[in-house]
Amino acid sequence: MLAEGEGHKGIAMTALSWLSTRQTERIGAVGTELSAKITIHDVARESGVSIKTVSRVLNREPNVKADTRDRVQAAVAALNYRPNISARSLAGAKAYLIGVFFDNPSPGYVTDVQLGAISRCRQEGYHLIVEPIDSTSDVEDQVAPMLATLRMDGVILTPPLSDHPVVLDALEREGVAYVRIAPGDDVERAPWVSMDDREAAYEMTNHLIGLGHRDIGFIIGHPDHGASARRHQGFVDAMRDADLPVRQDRVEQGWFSFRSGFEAAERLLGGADRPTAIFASNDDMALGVMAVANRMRLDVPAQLSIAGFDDTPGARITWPQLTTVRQPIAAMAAAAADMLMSGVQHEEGDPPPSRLLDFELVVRESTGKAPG
Amino acid sequence: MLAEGEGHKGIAMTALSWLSTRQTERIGAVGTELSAKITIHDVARESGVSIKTVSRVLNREPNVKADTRDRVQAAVAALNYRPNISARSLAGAKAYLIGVFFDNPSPGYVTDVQLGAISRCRQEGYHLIVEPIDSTSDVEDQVAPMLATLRMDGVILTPPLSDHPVVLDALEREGVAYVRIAPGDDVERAPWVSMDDREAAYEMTNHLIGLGHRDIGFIIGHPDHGASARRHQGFVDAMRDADLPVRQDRVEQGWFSFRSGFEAAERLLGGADRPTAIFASNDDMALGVMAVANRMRLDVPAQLSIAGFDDTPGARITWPQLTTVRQPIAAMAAAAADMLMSGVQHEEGDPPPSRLLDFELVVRESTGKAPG
DNA sequence: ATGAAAGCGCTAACAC
DNA sequence: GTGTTAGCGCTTTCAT
Repeated sequence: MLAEGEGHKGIAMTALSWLSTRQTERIGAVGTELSAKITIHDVARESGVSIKTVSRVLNREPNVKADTRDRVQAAVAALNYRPNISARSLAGAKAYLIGVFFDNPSPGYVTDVQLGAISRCRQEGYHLIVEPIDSTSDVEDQVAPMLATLRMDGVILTPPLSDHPVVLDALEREGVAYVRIAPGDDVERAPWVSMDDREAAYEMTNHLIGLGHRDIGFIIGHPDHGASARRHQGFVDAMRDADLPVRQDRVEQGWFSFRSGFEAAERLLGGADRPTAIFASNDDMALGVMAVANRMRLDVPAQLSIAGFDDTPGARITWPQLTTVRQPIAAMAAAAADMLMSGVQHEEGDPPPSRLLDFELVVRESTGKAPG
Repeated sequence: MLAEGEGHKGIAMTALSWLSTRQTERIGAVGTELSAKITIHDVARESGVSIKTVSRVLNREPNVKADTRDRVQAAVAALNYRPNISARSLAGAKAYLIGVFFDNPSPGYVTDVQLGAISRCRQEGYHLIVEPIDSTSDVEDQVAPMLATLRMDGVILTPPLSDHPVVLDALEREGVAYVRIAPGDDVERAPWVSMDDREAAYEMTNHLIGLGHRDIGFIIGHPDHGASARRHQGFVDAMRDADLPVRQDRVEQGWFSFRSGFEAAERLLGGADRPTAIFASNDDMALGVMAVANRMRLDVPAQLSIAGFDDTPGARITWPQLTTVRQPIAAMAAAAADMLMSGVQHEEGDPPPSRLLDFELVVRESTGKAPG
């Protein structure tokens, strides 16, 4: 309310007084800067032990008398001491930093991953470094220097980075552990966390078939995402198992974007002969289908059933709300963080550590009985 | 494709072989681990100068002969040297870490902020620590320890954290610089970056009035966000300036969520007497209005014009696409990062450094001439 | 314009 | 069980 009242209206402006933090600290008279940062030595003195013992308590190492531990912990609390993360990582093996790399997937996906990862990291004292990677410019230049400077304990890779050879190579060359979320078919290369995309797509297709649909359109996801092929396979398998034909003119290639879903739907629904249901490989594309249906004044789901995949926030942001597959994004990220913090590494020859998490079919209003 | 083929189908599983990174390094025989991490000493030796001179070159300090600098830079390139960030921050004043705090705003907003901040940080060698803050549990416990351990160079606060007193207090107590994005009315307290929400709402309302609308509904945003009151004010001002009445039954309180917009629209459009346009304080709520209109079979924009605010990805994910205000989210975050990296601090008594960025009206298909 | 030496705050190795 | 001593890889004095 005041910003405009101050007369800034419509004019970009910059204030004048800039003073570096350092200077402020040196001047020392500003504010209530009474917090001369306390170190492990202060705690040691306060509790009458050596700094090594304090370190032991901090790191939950064995061989500390309960009594001593209590005294140290009391001192930590009294002094409100927090170990300096830079000092810890410089001296020790752990950096207490987990990286999250992403390349422009949907915003909802990204934040879900961050939320899931943080939920585990926080309690262990780890923090999250996020690094958007731009696949269209030099990936090596973005990744390699960062890995060298930060020396993170591990990195969580989201699709399509989970399968990006340059990223994986750089990680391995720098010796940084990583876990891939929903990678493609190279499951032998390194640890991963995923869900059963094929099975989920299979079940969703069966849901449609169970509603009486026999002519179902399908929109494939971005070819760089490993999940795309698996979802497509699930659709095909379900159709085959139900002895339904998979017509090639009912399958369109999309790019996981709203626009690509929109355009695919225009092709699918353009003629007089059209499918009674469309299953899009993600929600964004499903919303594109929904937009086309709206524009064509098709009643969803009476005339056309629409199903998505992911259960992003957008799935509830339409009317009717989208039937979709709930992907455990946050849980996958949390599992990945767990693996990294526990120091997972896979030995050559052995299958890499991995987790396959459960999905859930979310049936809402966009799917219904086949017409006629 | 392989995940299922491997027989993991539907069963959550964890692989067996776990081996810590450390151990792998000690064993040393695994992989092509030839990168014994190179330090500033290696560069010094390679270029025949002292480590201090290398440091000078790295930090672009003056008083280095061009010739010497070139030699050092050549050595850096040859050895592919990257300074260790922990060592730098332990020894020096800078941590090369900028924090981004957020509390569950829309995912699109969060990622835009991150992208904007990174765009500036990366070229200066800074990295982003993201910390989701949960306002519903103890904020002090989440913020204070983190600030003490990480000692970031600065923190970017997004709404509603921009106005959260506990967060601001903790930041100041720990002596960590911060810049608030779109804060409320306490513009005097600390540096901020914002846009002219009032003016933007004013212009959007005028756009509607210019289309012949005289009976316009308005949905207020979340009361904890400073921008909400400013947007409301812009609407009221524009109506007043056009000598149009602001009927209290045309103004609804929302919470920036799709659902709250949906419910507000149900109230606004429920009776026979309804407005010809609805201006929602953000896109999510505008999409809620759109959903109600769709459900009521109202033609948008022929029978009802709908306007949003923010220009989130969702604005293009409907049909018709949403008329909205483009908020320079990434640019605001970039500006905030700039202020932090240049070491901005404001002196008591002076107005805090601030930036007011430009917005843009984005007229799409959801607004049109008033009926009749 | 350049260098030597002294830490920053921790963990690690090895005493005791 | 606990303490001592070295560093980790840099930046920062302060010489020269």
